[in-house]
Amino acid sequence: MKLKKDNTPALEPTKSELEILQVLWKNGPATVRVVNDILNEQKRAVQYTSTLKLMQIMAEKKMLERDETNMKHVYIPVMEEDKTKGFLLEKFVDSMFNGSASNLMMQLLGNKKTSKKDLQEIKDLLNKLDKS
Amino acid sequence: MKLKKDNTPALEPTKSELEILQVLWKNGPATVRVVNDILNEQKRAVQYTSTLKLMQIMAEKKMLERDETNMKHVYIPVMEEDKTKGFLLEKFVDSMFNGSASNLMMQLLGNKKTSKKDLQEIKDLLNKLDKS
DNA sequence: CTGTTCGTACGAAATATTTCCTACCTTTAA
DNA sequence: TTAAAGGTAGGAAATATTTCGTACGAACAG
Repeated sequence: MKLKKDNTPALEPTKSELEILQVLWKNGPATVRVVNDILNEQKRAVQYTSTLKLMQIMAEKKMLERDETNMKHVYIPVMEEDKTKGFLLEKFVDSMFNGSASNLMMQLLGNKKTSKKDLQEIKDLLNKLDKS
Repeated sequence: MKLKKDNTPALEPTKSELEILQVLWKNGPATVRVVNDILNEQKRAVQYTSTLKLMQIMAEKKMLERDETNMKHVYIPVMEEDKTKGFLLEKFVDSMFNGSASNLMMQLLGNKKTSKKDLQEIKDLLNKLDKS
């Protein structure tokens, strides 16, 4: 991914970059060591230097900010969770469901993995939206 | 992407492969020429042989089936639209929204691009589901 | 026939992404 | 004070994906 001309962070993380962002969004700013440990626990085997390299690249791209005060650099997510997820969701809906959220919903409804609890929560959300 | 040992089609199309699948799902079996023309109209500039190559690869991977009866080969999608979209949606929800459809919905609700019409359609869908 | 158009096959290059080796520095425990 | 553990930097290799040039055969118009 090329660097952008302006100073805004790129908004299209790759798969691996997204994994790292998720860790940082969930746990807050962290060192490479912490992120790498979590990835290995929760995702897949990966060498420390691989994670390091990726996070360095992400810092170059302005996806992450780096605090070099201490030897153990601390990486901070620059891309906002909501904004990024919203953007990626929009892209996903556009490419997969012709831009229609209700088409996506129909797919969810036909998906056994979507639990009744999920559906109830969704109804509640929509009702709440009505009242406000 | 490696070939799978069994005879089932791979279920994880790349970005470009997905574009081609979308065209075939929408328009039905088609020649490379037709697919390429549609891509160029609706998506982006791409050479004929690029599309050809990709569709050949997809046929190798069993994502597409090829009718070679005529010189102009006709490609037929093997991967089913609903199944594939459902699978990709599930993966997306897992990686982005912790597997929770209602989390995804909340993101949609906060997204200005999701129109009121969409939301109304979603409510209608859910109501219909209740009654049945 | 003959050239032009349109088709497939296939290799290779270009690009994007991911992974890890090696070098070298700092900290820490003995 | 020294060895081991744990950091960062950077280059290079490995993989995955995408793109296209070239070769060559079939169809078709003239």
